[in-house]
Amino acid sequence: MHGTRAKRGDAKTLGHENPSAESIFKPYLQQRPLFKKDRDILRPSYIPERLPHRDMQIDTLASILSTALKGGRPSNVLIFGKTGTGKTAVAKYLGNAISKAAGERALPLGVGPEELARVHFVYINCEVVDTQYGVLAHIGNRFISDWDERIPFTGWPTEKVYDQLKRQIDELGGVTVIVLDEIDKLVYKSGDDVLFHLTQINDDLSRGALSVVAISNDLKFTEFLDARVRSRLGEERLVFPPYNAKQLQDILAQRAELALEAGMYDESVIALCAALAAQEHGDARRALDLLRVSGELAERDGAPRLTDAYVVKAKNKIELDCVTEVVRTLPLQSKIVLIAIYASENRGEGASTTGEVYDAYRDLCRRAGYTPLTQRRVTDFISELDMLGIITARLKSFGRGGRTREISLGVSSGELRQVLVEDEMVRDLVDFVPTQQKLP
DNA sequence: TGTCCACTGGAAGGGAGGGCTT
DNA sequence: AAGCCCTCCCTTCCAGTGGACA
Repeated sequence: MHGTRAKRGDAKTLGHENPSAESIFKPYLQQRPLFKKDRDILRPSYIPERLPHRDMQIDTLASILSTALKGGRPSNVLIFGKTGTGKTAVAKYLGNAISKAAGERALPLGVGPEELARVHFVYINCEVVDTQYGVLAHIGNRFISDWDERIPFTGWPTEKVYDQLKRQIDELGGVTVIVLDEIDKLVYKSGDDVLFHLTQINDDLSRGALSVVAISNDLKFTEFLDARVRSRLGEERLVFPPYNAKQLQDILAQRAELALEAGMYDESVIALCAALAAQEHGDARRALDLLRVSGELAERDGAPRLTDAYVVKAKNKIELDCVTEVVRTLPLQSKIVLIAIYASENRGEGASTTGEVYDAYRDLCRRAGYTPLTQRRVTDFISELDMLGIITARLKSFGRGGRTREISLGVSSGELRQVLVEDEMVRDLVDFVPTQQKLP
């Protein structure tokens, strides 16, 4: 591959002239492809025609939702399971299936008693849409094609959005199934008002009905729900256990067969991806990412086939990319807090306390001409950085010395520095050494 | 056993910005 | 234009906390 690329500047291209547009891509196009056309098959968001090792969960959920096809309201369902255990895939898979089944039955027959068998499916990821208003508006807008009639993303009183939603569900008739993925994020951020509304909406509907399928990877979030909401929402419960290495291997083998050219990858690659993902609580998402990224790395290298070595490279790349992306997208103030922690660590003083980090942060703000935020706000940034895994903040009591958090970097300071200097807003602060004495 | 320290983290509320209604 | 509602970001206030120390 590298040899081929070296030939780009041949006799036709004079000396240091850039190669022609065609010749830049030629070596890549001549390569024997590793991926078949649709490489998205290896993305966790792809829903295959068959979901291995989830038959029991599919059967259970299908039996609950099938009530909708008979014109009844299915029970609300609570689904629990760790990341990458197939919760979202199963919900979407059945959502597509039920919409299709309902469409096939209801459409040719038109209006009539069969109207009851209409099923409408809405999927919402509550990490993206995380406010009460947002969820209600999102559901309402799902059925409005005319842009002018859409519910604005802000501006209306929530009650009005709720009334509009009720009207729409009634006008549509049939059963509307709403999947609220990562529901715990919504509850922790905005409370359970929206669940209260959605689970009691059937009392106010005359023609339509609504069922909620709530998905969470946090078993404890129900403790934060009002007792009425908890009982209405948890009419049925379903748990998705983690996949073991063998099951992950089956999932990967199925996807590899669809996405990769036969004979272009070692069989051991599948086993290795599965084993690495199994170590992390059987996360299929992680396993698929590993396989896809190793394939992409091998392709970029022009390797004759995908081998275990690329899986190891992919593992490191994914870990690094994850940190890079998170740090890059941090808000400015959060980045300055992170630089304050980085600076303390670089001074070789080991872990620092909240007070020390705040002093360094204020110092950095003064230096850069930014107005520093209060310590209370900075405490929140520290918690967020800890949650993202960029730093480690352990609560520790020093007796009379008070109680505070001991803060240290959770990622390599070299890699962190690389990402931070990319941002011109904070570039000059990265190597700044804050004063060590306490500020007034 | 009570005191004290340096916070933590919840609650309440201000204000800016976006948008709708009258 | 004025009034209202919503979200987001932030400040202010303050009760609560764990453990060393007197």
